[in-house]
Amino acid sequence: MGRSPCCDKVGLKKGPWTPEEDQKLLAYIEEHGHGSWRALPAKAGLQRCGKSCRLRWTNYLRPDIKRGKFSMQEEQTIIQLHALLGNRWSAIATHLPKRTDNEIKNYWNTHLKKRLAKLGIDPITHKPKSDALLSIDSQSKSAAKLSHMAQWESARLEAEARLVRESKLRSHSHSFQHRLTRPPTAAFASSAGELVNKTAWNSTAGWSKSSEVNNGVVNNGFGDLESPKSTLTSSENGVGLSSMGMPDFVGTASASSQIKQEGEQEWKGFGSSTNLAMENGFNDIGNAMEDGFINLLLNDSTDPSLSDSGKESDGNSGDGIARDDHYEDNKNYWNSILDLVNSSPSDSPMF
DNA sequence: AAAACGGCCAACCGCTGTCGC
DNA sequence: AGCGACAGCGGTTGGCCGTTT
Repeated sequence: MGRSPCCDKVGLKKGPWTPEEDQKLLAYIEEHGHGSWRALPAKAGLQRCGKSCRLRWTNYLRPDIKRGKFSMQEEQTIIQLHALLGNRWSAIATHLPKRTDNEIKNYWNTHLKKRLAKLGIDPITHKPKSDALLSIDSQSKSAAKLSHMAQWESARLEAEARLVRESKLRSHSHSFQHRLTRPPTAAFASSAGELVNKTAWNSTAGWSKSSEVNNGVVNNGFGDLESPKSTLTSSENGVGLSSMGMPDFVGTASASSQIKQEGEQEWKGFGSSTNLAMENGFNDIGNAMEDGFINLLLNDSTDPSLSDSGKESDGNSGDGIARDDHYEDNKNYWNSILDLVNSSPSDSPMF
């Protein structure tokens, strides 16, 4: 089932796009929509293959892309989702509206992965590399439970992804004009929104609203995710983790409880879409553990002694969490996680 | 001042899944 | 069923740019 590489044709340009090329592509898509990517370059007067045009559009030119630093909440979402989904960047991107899978992938590889590694956490398994914290049998058992939860949650997200695909299929016949009403990166949000919040992206008004938000992001340098006080009115605000049935749980670890407070504000009032899709509530303990774990990582990013460079901490300010002793928190946190798991009911549906 | 180095990211490559013929 | 076209995905790379020596 082979197919010839689309970019092997002679005369087709490769490499960085020029502003003129961008302008041509933008102008053409704005007027005609992209339709067939293969036919587009010739029609738009571009010496590029269709694939290159598509990538340029989806990763850079699309109007609903948020660029710039990742907010703390976005980082948190990426880490959480990566723990559950692995390198499934597109799936992760569906929970981060306005971010492309490519951008998330790059950010993971250049920032978050290193941060995890420096904490002694395997960026693949999201478990501590050393056995310092997981040295005894009961703790190993706990790790297995965590893994089990991750698998469970992964399966749940698989089902969400199916919803997304089905939703896309339903709208497949729609024209580009219709697509403009639904930001592509908000695929999950929009599909789930069809279940819960039919007003989310059903109209051009939705698009306009999105554009306004987007402009705001460009103007102030950060997205609406940045402030815990931001008004979250629809699933477009992403951080779909909120939709994982986030916790009433208050953990024993300080970091966990801290992020819980923040998270309650941050995520309140949206994200029930997934809960509808997945009726069974996820075990709150698992979520809370993830919360605290992530929080430690994020806190750590601001620690000059652990951070790659000072500039990496830029996007993590303003959460109001004391950071002086989060190394201790880190240790205590993992212990508390394990305590939690060990003390959780053995007949939990999760296990 | 400039060479060396490393981080970052846009873009490419190659593979897979899906659809239509 | 087989094939080709296509979109989408994840891994990789090349080059720019800032920092260090």
